[in-house]
Amino acid sequence: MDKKEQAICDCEVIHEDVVRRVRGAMPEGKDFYDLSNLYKMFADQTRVRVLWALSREDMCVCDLAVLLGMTKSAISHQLKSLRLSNLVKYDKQGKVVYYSLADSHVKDIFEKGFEHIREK
Amino acid sequence: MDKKEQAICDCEVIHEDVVRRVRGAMPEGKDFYDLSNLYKMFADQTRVRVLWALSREDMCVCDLAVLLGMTKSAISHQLKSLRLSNLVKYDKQGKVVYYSLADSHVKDIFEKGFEHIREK
DNA sequence: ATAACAGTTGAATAATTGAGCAATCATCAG
DNA sequence: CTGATGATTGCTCAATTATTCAACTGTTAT
Repeated sequence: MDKKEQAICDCEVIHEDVVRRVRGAMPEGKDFYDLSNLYKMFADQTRVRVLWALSREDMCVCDLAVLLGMTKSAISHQLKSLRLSNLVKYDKQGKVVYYSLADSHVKDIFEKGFEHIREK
Repeated sequence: MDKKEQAICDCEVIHEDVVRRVRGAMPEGKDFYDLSNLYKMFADQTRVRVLWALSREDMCVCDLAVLLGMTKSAISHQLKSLRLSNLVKYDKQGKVVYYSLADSHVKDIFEKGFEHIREK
């Protein structure tokens, strides 16, 4: 353990070997950035409801707004975030925009989440 | 589709049947609340790094602080959130508190997350 | 008892974020 | 073209949140 690390934190390194091993296996910063951004999309009740609804059926913005009892504006804002995260895709047909899940991982992630909350 | 729902949102219902089916299958509010709270724990770079580190080895607060280049205080605050969400458990041995993952689901959730971000 | 250290906590601050309003865009019907 | 409707966007407000600082607890060693 070098001096630099001790300077960063206000404590002595207790288990240098552990820190070294874990650091050696640590993914690069970008992975954690992407990962936390992915989970941010699931970290809001509105978005998680939208994603869940779309995991059942494709829906338009208006359907989602009625289903969740919110304004189209609020739903549209969240759909934009979900689009930018590549979690949903859309299909414009005339005036109506149909949204659907972009990725099969979304259902997997739901599954693991529900497993966790149901167990406790 | 009854009048109440149209009052809530500023739009006509376009696909009553879709809304009715999805609503019929929708989990109760508490599930979405719990689910989004679970994912909130993964939705921050510091917490996701902590969880990832603990998925490799049990570590004390000081080790984590050095590993992540942050103060013990910041780490401790985040560990408290993770404790309250039942994602980590701790084991105090003298002055040192060792943290470890409380739940095997955490690793599963990581796995799905990494699958997603690596594919795009 | 005192000092040193690991960790926790509460308050304060700064930054982020979600929702609604109002304005706007896009498409379709008359 | 004009009006109506679905959707998007920019803005503001309120609420939440991550970090830091300082004070504090608890444990160990002298």
